[in-house]
Amino acid sequence: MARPPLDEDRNAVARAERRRQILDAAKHVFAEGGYHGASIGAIIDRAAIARGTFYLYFESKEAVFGALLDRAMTDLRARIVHVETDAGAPPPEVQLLDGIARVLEYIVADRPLAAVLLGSTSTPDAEAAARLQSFYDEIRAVIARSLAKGEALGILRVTNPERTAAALLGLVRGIVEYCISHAAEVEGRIGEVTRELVDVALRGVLRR
Amino acid sequence: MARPPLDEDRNAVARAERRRQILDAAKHVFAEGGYHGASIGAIIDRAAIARGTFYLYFESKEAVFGALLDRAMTDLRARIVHVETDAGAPPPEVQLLDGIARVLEYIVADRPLAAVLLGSTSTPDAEAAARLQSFYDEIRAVIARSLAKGEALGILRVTNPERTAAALLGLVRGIVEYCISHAAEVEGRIGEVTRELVDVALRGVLRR
Amino acid sequence: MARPPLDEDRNAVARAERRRQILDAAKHVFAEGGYHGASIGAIIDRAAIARGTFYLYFESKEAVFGALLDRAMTDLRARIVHVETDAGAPPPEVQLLDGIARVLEYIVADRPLAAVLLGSTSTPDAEAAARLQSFYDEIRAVIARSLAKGEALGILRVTNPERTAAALLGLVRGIVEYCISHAAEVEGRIGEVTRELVDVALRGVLRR
Amino acid sequence: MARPPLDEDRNAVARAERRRQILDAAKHVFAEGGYHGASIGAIIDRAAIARGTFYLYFESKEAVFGALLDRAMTDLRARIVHVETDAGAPPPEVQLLDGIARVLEYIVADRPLAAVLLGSTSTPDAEAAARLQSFYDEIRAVIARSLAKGEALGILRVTNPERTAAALLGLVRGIVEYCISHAAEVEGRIGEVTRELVDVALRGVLRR
DNA sequence: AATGAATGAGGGTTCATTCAT
DNA sequence: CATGAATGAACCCTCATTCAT
Repeated sequence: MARPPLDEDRNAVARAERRRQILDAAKHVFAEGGYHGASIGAIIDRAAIARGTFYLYFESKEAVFGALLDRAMTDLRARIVHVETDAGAPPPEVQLLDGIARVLEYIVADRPLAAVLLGSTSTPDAEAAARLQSFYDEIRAVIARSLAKGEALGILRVTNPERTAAALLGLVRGIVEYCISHAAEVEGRIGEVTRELVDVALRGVLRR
Repeated sequence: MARPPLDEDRNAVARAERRRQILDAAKHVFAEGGYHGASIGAIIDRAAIARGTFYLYFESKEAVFGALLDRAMTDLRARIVHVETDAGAPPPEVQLLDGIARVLEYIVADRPLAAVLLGSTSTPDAEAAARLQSFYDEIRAVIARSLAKGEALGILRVTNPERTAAALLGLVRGIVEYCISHAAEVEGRIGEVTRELVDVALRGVLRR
Repeated sequence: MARPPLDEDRNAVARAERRRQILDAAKHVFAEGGYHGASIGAIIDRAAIARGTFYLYFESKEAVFGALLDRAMTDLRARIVHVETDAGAPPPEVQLLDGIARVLEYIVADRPLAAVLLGSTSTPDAEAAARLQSFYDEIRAVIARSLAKGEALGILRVTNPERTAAALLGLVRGIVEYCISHAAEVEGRIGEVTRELVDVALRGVLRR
Repeated sequence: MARPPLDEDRNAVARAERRRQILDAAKHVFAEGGYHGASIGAIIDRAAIARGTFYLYFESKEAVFGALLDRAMTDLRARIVHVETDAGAPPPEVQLLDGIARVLEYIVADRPLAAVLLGSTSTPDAEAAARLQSFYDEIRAVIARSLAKGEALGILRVTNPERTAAALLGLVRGIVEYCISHAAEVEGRIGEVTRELVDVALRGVLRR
């Protein structure tokens, strides 16, 4: 059923490639200075394209920003772990460690992306802000559900899942910020850092 | 020893009052949109003053922003608790609860301020960004020192104080964000929320 | 006929003194930066008076500038020499030397004033510009008349008096500029410089 | 070897043309009002371009002013005559007459330019002021060297070359000012005016 | 008479967006 | 499709002038 590659295909591929190139440039530019601090000029310089070309791929500044967030959120979502408690599944704690390590690795490997995700609280693009907001809400909900499940199974203490989830999400963000600003020290020791952080989350800092 | 109020006094008072009025307007404007998104025009509109008047009180946009951060940091610093472990002092856990509750109360009561403090990671004003950065560093250091002390006293588990401090600071920020976006539900229950959060930090979510 | 000094007198004296003080400050400020480059702020700083006080003495920025020019022009006019050719008068050349030396001394002694007089070609104050223009016209006319008289007496060559006057006025301005920018070297040797310049004007640079 | 005009060529030509158009507009605007009195608004109005367009061609107000001065100085420099005293060269006096006539013609033909050159002694743009200053210094130096050479050859009287050069430069400026403000009368008689002025410079006004 | 806080028009500059080539 | 010159609204800031005290 193979059909010869059409011009259209090649065009589509080239187009997608170009789009990615612009998105990457935009990521770096948004990373320093945030939404308002970024300028189309800086983006096209980095992407080495003409001013007009930018607008062939994105409707506006808001649009690139939105697309950037969407891409990052999609990538991250794919890495978020849903702990399985079925018989035969690995022990929950192991799953958690693996899952969080994967998220941390992804985000720490892409500092500009992390900067965008952590620093984009203030966007004039109401829609993008809402999307980011709802992304975090989503993560929080995942955590809250896991907490509730663990509670039901008698593994976890009884807490207010919503608030505890907020606290734990903040905890992860705190670690991400730390990893990003101490990249050198953390390099290659994400596993260890993850274990520490999961330990704090699970057992707290108090000595038993 | 009462002396009649002098013109100078009244002037100084009026000046300070005016300054506060501008700072408050600026706080709201910076809160939505961040540094770059804020405009002097928006600030003076909110403060109901003329363009030039603004510059009688602040040298520049950077200057208001800096002053805003400074005020907030001073207020917050005054509320940050240094846990005392002297004999006769209240139990550390109580001190901690009180201290954190005081911080939360202050910041949750002032949503715009919280927005500025939480969202100004990326500011073009290098100096202000540095100041905010070092403010967080300072808090992190306070936490790290407390952790180390607790460790030495055998109260706390052995962890990497720096990283754990980063995690705990993030945890607090997570709660602050939650409180701000769920202000209604949290209203008047800061104490309870604080207890939960301290519980998570001290004992983790795992059931013993 | 002496009468006791009245308050009004003292006031009038004080007022005049104050006015002079402002004019002096303005002179320095206008000297660097010209009319547009000068600011009321700079003037009142230099005069150590309040903003409003300035407007008690001068209607506007244009007004100080005009008053400044007027004062300078009056002073200069008083020094401009009209060569006398009556019998019994000193030889014309001596009169010329003395007169020009007096003008040079006055103006070189007051660099800021010279800067204002030489550099104020562009003023938005049409009236002031016209006044300065007509001041130079006046001087040119004095020179032209002297040339014509000298011609008639057979002392001077036959030239177009108007144009030659323009050239000689320029020549003097050239020397003034030189003296001002080489103040140190010229210090106390104005007489010598004057002689040179008069020599050039009278005899040219060509060797006989 | 003719090749079809490329887009690039046309672009470059169009760009240069546009630049010239802005420079000309700027010349007129700077001519009245000087550096400070000129506004970008006035320049773009005169050039009939949009605000932003201006900044595509010049970095700043300072930059246009500098470019304007540079262009004028280059043009003028090309017209400044260096009197040759080699055997076979035309008599020095003839060379001088020709050279000065060329300079006068150029500058009298462009009143706004003359206004800028004569009136920009006090510019806040330190660099532009310095450039203009050093331009005049350069001319003065040329004159001074010529005077020294003439002295050495026994053609000219012994004078202080520096000061005499300053006087002669002023003399020329005086004539330029005269020509500009009496354009009608001088029209087409630059040669005659030049002869007069050279006569005054060489022989003075005194009858032999 | 003297003050200085307040005003707002206007200055220089940037930048998201459009459109003819 | 790609380009980059052109646009003009909007930004931050200055400064001559006014006026209540």
